[in-house]
Amino acid sequence: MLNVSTTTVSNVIHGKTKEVSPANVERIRKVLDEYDYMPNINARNLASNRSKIIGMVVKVNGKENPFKDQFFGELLGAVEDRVRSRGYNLMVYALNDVRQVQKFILSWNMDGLVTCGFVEGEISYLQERYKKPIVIIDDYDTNDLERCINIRLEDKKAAYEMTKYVIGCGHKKIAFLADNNVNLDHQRFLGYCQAMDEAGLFGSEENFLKICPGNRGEKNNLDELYEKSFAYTAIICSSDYYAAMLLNTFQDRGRKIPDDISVTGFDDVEYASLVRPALTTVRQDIQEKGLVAVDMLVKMLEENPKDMDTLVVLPTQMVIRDSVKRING
Amino acid sequence: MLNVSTTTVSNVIHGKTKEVSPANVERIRKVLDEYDYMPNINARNLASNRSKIIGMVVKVNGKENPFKDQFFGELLGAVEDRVRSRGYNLMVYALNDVRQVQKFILSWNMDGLVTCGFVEGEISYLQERYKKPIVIIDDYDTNDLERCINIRLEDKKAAYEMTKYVIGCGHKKIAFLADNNVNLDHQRFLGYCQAMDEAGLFGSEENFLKICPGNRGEKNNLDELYEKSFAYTAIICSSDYYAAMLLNTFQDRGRKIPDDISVTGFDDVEYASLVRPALTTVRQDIQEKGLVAVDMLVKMLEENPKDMDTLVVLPTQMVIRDSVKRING
DNA sequence: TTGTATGCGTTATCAT
DNA sequence: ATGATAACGCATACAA
Repeated sequence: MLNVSTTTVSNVIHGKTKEVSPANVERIRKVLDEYDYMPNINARNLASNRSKIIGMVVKVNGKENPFKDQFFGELLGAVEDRVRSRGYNLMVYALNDVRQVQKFILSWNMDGLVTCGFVEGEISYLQERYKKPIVIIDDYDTNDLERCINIRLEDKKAAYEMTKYVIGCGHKKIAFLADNNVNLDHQRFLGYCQAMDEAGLFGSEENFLKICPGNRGEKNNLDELYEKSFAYTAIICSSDYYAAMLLNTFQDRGRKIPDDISVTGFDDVEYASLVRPALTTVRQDIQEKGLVAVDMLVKMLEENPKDMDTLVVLPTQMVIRDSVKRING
Repeated sequence: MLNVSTTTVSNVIHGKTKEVSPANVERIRKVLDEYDYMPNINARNLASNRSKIIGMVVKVNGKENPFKDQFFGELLGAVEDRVRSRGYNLMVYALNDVRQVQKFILSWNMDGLVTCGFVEGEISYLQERYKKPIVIIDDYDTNDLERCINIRLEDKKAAYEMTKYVIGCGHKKIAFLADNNVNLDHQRFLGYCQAMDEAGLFGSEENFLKICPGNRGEKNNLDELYEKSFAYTAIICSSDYYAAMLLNTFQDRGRKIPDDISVTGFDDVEYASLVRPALTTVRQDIQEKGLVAVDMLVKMLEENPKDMDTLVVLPTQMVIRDSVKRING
């Protein structure tokens, strides 16, 4: 082009200016600027055998859109932000079958992965073929897997504290509500049980209320839950979303909250403070979760430290608003 | 490997089996399966000069996380779904400056782009350098740009109908609320004005209430809006989010909704029916918006039809719930 | 300090 | 029906 070799140009592009004469650095930089040169990333990746792609793959059940949930939306936004500022690019997949995503990950030669919602068997399946770091968010069944980083919450402790708070408000007949009893919901249930047991109350499966939110025409079981609720003065919910559903269901059918029955949430997403009564709930820092996920991933990727911590447990925080009533018995 | 040329193998991979002897097709397929062959997409892209990447870039103001908003979350989910089922891959960027994203788009040689929140100047800037199709969601200032597809809503008509409905409920002193008065918010304001004018009321800027939601410690102006609200019996809001804020602000300060003042929303996101009173609002099909965006993009990409429609206006629908009171004057 | 040469994995053109 | 072979744009080991 202007009588220099590709090597020299390449060195300038990569800032290895010590290896190039100042005069040439100037000349080359100028032309680069003038022609607004853009490297072809595909070619670069091919030559250097990396990709600068980080994949974010979230499990989706059925045909749901996971990003409608503020939790996933906020998480994704945080991950995108940090991935970009660390010099990587974010590819997003929402799937219900890991096997489908495996071929993308391998074909694109992605540098790392952030997964959310997948469990042990699925992660190990990925790992068999994919030999790069994986961050697993909110799973309790994967432990000490090679090249894997777990990011969790103080789920059990948080549910324990919330239950204890509710007991402290004078409640004795307390139920726990979730849509299943595995993984992080199970941890929360355990926390609930512990607080109940310590108070000499009943922390058994008997008081586990299973909610079927009823997506896509599927029938929900809110009527049934409404009937069952008469046996309790408080319900600990495993998410703000379900707490809000209870709020409306109960109030529309005539039970006042918190006067007739108290309800607590989990997550402290935005609408937790927008519904009425505003939810007493457990706050988690979703933004932080996303940022830490990427930071850990990049650290393992670029520094590959031996004996790096592969488990992060983020703190939670009680947020007391108006959905729990202080009673006398 | 097994005594066939790359060409033959390539043909088998791409299903061009007519050009290969059945015997070889079998042999090659078997080995491909056995070794679980994955093509290197970077190499493929380099050779074929495309990328199978569709970029989604959303404008972000300040340091906000746009995907916390259910609107963007749901849109992203829909786009991801359709992009993948059409055989493409989705890269996501949330930025406040188009120039930053331009280099990614060009470097990756992306096949197409879905943009959201950007306006005329920014799009044209992109277009100068990027010679592939761009879908522009929710912008009113870009018209008939080369290789561009606009996707909008019946914003004006929807606001017109909502205002007309509120007037029909007996309201006369009606305000319009948004955080700015440009682009799609302006269209909605125009619809409001038209309905007001037709009813012989005042549809002027005087009744435009500007809300400052107060992100990141910034002070909001809810107190001021509360004071101003006494001049009205109804407020048409440009989003459910703001309507929900008013709901709480007003009720916490003592004005009952809808008894003391009526409020309407826009979008019908999920929490529009979770707040109390449930919002009377305008429904838009966000899912559909995302799907159509990708469909149009892929159509232009793969078929490149002459005289293709480059404007899609999606319908809206009134959703009447409990936040508007029927009054007598 | 600079240049040459080779390879990355795939597609595509052209012979055979 | 099959096989050489030349791109694609960049990085890098090595030579000069």
